[in-house]
Amino acid sequence: MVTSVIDAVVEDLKELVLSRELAPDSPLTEAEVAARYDVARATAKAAIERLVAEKVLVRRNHKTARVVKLGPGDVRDIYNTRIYLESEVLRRLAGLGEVPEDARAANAEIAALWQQGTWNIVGPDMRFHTALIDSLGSDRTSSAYASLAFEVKLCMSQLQGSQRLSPEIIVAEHAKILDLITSGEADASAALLDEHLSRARELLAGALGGEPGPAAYLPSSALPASTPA
Amino acid sequence: MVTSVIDAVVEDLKELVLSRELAPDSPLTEAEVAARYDVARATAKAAIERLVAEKVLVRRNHKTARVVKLGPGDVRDIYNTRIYLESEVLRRLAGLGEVPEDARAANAEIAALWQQGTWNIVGPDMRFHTALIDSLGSDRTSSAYASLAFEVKLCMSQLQGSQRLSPEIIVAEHAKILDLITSGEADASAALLDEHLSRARELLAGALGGEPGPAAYLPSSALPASTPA
DNA sequence: CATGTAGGATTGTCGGACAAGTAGACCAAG
DNA sequence: CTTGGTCTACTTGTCCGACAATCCTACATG
Repeated sequence: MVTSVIDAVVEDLKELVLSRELAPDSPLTEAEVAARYDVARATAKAAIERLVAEKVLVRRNHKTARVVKLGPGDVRDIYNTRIYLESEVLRRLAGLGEVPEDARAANAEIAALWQQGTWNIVGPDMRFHTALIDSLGSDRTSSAYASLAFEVKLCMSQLQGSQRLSPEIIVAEHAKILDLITSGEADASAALLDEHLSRARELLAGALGGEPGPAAYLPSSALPASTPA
Repeated sequence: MVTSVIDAVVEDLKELVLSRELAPDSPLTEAEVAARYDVARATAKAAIERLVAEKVLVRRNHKTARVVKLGPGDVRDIYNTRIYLESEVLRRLAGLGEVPEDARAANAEIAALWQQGTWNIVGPDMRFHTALIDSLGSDRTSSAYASLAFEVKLCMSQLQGSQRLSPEIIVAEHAKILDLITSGEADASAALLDEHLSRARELLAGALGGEPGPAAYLPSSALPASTPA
């Protein structure tokens, strides 16, 4: 993969955002990026525009780009979208009764890390879910999920200090989901996934300042404004 | 919405692609775009890059961009992804028992056009489906669907002459889907949608040179290569 | 205190320039 | 005549410098 200069800058800036060296909501001017990497402003501009397209940065007309800052509403939206996509994929996989080897491997990896006492299992956890999606073999479904995946990582990175779910529970639920798929129980697997992700969603959203709330599956805007006058 | 020069160029090029004034697979150089709209090459470059990101054009390193040409495989992938997303959304809507007014309106519009003898109902048809998605109120779900929507329009545009489904049938199925949602029958509505879109998928894929095939819900690559050694 | 305005900072777009890479034409050898 | 390698034209990737349009802030003014 021969990466152009712009690609390299984009990749590095993504890293900086994920590692929080660039704090959420901090400004990032074109000149700044150009200076940091010693590239032309046009190049920096292109990099910033790509990051805006990928929702790593946000920017309005003529305004300086800022590192995206996810609020409780964003987290809920991201996780709900995950739920919609993954639920249906699980149903389809259950119809086939097959489960990708990669998913099992990723879950085993989580278990191994847990036994070592590690709590940071973001990588293997995402691999588990991504493996399920990818096993359908639909490029567009995978890429839709991929764009969500980065935002999920962002969520995680933006609340390092907070409490997390125990890997123990996660591993068990993942295993149960795989079982339900292989035994063809579409509805049950989708329901369990929903529960699995909803719990994570509320934990994350709560940690970002939102009310725990009664497990709202739909954001309030879901109901067509029912208070006209 | 104050559109920048780049935005304007992007929009116009999209139109040209949809209207087939730019044929599928035809090359489009930066200099060409710059000359056509009398803008700097850097501007043309940015426009092309955005169209590549939106999958309107395709390009490899150092190669001239070309208008995307969708094959049967692409069409199936696009429609399968639609099915995955919309199925789950329908289930959720059925859980609420509510149907957006916009969807009813769009379907009525199709019916009206049909009574006028018109066969081109692409616009209202897409509105129907988009209204359902949007009624969930999830920005990310909507935007995932939106990026698919353009490709769907592209499919349609790339096979003008071919036969189409009768609007009469489409209206009836849409209506039935709405009924199933309001009566809370999640599985039934999802199943009908699946049938609805699968039929369109095979019609389109077939018209683009693919075998009709036994309604393959998954591309062959779905099954993890099971012939190791 | 409200309001308007001048200034600086930043982005949007332009024009030209050059190196690097690709693809196809052309020529040479078997 | 086919095969193979080289060369050239075209296109893209990146840079530099420049200017107008726009936005934000701070300050001056009534």
